Amino acid sequence: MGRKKLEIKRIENKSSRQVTFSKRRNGLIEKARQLSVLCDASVALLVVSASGKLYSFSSGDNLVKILDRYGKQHDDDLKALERQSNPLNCGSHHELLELVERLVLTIRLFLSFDHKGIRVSCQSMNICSKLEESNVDNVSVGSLVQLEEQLENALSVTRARKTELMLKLVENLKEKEKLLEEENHVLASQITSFGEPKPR
Amino acid sequence: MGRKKLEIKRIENKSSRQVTFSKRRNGLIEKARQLSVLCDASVALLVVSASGKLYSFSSGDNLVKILDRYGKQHDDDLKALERQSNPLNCGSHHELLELVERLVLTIRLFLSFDHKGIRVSCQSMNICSKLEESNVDNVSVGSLVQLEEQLENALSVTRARKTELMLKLVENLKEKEKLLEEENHVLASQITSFGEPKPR
DNA sequence: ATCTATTAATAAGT
DNA sequence: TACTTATTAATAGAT
Repeated sequence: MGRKKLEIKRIENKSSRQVTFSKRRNGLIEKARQLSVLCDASVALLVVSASGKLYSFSSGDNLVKILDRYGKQHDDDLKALERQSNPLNCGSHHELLELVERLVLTIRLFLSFDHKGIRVSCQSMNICSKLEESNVDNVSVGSLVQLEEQLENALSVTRARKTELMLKLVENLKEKEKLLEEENHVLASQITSFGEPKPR
Repeated sequence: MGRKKLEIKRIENKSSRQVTFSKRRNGLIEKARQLSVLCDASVALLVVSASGKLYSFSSGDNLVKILDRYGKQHDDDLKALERQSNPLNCGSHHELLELVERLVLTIRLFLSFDHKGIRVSCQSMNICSKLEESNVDNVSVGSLVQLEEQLENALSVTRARKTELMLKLVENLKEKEKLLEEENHVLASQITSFGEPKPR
């Protein structure tokens, strides 16, 4: 819809590409707005130019605050944290040593988790580059389908592993928390048996 | 651009609203595609109909990447806001207004995105059951491809959200642990200042 | 930015 | 939902 018909492929001339970008971006955002108004739809649009500038539109009508499972968990965790930071709960010297040991174990666990995280991405990348390197012309459709299946399998395995590791990590952290809480109770009763400590 | 000029306000007639939605939605997605190809831009578009169906387009096959870039822009804006709120170096009044506008858009987008996040999972399930129910022989390859793309988009959104939430949870738990550890150190020094406690 | 010839999108009808 | 067509809207290239 201009003086000439324009083929839909990357515009090589830089300045006309920029001009077209600016014009069509505005047009697109206006169209998005119209659709949301005319048809009562929610529309979110993000445009990032080649130079990295961001332009966006959002009909932003449905402003519903949602506490899903994780959100609620998050709130519970915050409350638990507040309870724990109460200075009345403390731990004994002996159990403090045990705590340190457990914390070291935890750090190791974190490290191994992170390490596995990295391994996971490496594996995906290997498969991806294998996909890119292969000369598509020389590869039968069958082997491409096979490759895709392998990729899919690898992805679901790694996704499942990632979720599994994260869930384990979370469970471990929660258990540790429970132990720490118990620790604190024991310590508190110990202190009580010596009377309330006063600063000198 | 039709037989009559159409005012941009909610179309009251239900069936013409649906027809218009379908036409304009397709048009919008096509325009988004063209912009991304012509101008080498990243474009992400989410449309949710009033009845809750999700349609989306994303260039460069990765909605999550675009959202990441959006997050970066958001960070930059926040930093700019901090700078701006320093009364010593105020930008121009005009610049400030633009920044405020962008921030409002950001907040709206996040809110609507969260809302859509939930809908998206419902939608994924809808698509899955649709896929299972449909007699494959009666479905064109094109619509299956479309279905697959929709599913992929929905999945990447929900996956990204899941990972994000889990990472937040883990971070939260780690922080809580750190605080507990500090608590224990404080307690240990308190006990030490009273000498080694002996069992009664 | 602004202008306009031209193409593209689409509202209403079928 | 799909096609047709009169009409409006978007925009390519020029200024």
